[in-house]
Amino acid sequence: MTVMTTDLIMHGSAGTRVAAELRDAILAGTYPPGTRIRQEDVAGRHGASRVPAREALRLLESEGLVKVVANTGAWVTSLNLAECEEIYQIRERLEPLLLRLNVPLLTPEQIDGLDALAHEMERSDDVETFLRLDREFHLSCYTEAATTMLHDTVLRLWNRTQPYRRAYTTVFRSAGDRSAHHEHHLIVSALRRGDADEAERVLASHIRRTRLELARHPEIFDAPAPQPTRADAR
Amino acid sequence: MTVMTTDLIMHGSAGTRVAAELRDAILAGTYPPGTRIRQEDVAGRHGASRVPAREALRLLESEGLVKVVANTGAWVTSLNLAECEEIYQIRERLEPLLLRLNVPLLTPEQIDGLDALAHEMERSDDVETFLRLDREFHLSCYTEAATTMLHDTVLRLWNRTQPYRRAYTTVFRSAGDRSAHHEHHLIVSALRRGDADEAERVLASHIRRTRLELARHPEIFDAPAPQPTRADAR
DNA sequence: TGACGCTCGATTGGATCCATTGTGCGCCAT
DNA sequence: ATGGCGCACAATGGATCCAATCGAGCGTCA
Repeated sequence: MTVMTTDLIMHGSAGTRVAAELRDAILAGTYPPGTRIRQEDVAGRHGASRVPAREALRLLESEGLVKVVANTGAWVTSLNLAECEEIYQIRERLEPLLLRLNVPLLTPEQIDGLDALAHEMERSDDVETFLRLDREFHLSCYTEAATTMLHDTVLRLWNRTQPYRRAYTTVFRSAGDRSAHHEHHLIVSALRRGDADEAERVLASHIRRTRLELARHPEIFDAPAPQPTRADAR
Repeated sequence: MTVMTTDLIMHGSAGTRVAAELRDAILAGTYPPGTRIRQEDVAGRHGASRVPAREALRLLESEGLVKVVANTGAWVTSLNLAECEEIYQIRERLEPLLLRLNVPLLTPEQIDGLDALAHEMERSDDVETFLRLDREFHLSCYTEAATTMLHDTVLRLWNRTQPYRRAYTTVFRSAGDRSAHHEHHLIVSALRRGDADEAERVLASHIRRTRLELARHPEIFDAPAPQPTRADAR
């Protein structure tokens, strides 16, 4: 089946494309943590052979989204509470730095956009919308500085915790939300004033507070899928 | 040529093994930044076909050690001064955290080992020995805490700057060395007292000082290899 | 009846072959 | 002589085929 749909200019190998699509699917929640991923499925679903499929799995493994066991198979990575807290600790150190580097570069228009996102987030009651807006709010703060590696690192951290952010947001509603919304506005305010120190402080405690709240809900990490052995992945 | 030397128990796919060997070669300076890496060479040199070779290149790309251009080839990543400074800024935030997490877990014996390393480093006058000891000193501080992701992230950052640490150490001798040695002993001292705050502070300024010194030697980053196009890599 | 071992099936890993693409050299025209 | 065009070669990307390996289920024996 050598289809090779030329509906779009190929810019990068198929493995990269498959990895991107699979990444999106994992982040969207299509494959929850613990799900088995077979190479042939991936290949078939994305119109490629098993070679780029395997390449994609290896790439996602190096991003931490997938765990590949030799001669056995690939599974969507699960995190336990400790690992998730570790990620939040890393974010607590890195994102304030990234934000600081962006403070002098953000335009008033961009800050208005952030403000709008913060308000839209307050009005949203749908979980998926909230997740999307929250992610967009934070990552939009980081777009201006030419810090490729820092940006990529932070993005990977966000991606790894995505399923648990979803679970957390679903289970635990509206109690800490007010604090989060308040902090978002404090960040916008600090950005407006160009106060990098304050922006750093607020963002650090924002992330820290979320980590502490996560720690109070360990049930989120109780293995949802019974870590299937081999014959499954529907 | 299906050799498949069974001289060692295969624990993980060949792609992973090839990646590890190639990584070591790059870190050892065998392939300086800008060097073209052909899949067939890698395959031949490591007793595998081009499939695992390509897999290895993709893995190293995701670690930032190699840049793969679609349909064109792979090159060892070069850094400019700004990118190198970015890495040091990230390290300045992450390594103090990692050190802090290890402070309560390091045994007196391990700290003695660190002290020995620091002294050995002072006596060494060979560049390669210094590089090895310095790397070992710092990374040995991080072995106890069960923080996989943080540890991996830091390791990747060290790897990416390795060629430039080498160049820096070669070009710029013994002026900042005294400060570095002093700081190493201050770290050991803080570890002995279990003073996490002080250890963090010293390590942060240690990394920061190195970054500032790097910035005073931009000539290190003047493209050494003339970024060869396609036919080379000997 | 339960535990151990063996065989078979399903799935991954790797090698080879073919398609695709980018580069460089040479030729032709100005 | 020089600049632009085109063809040929070399290296990458992908598909298919074969080998290797793990797991599950069955059968046997204690």
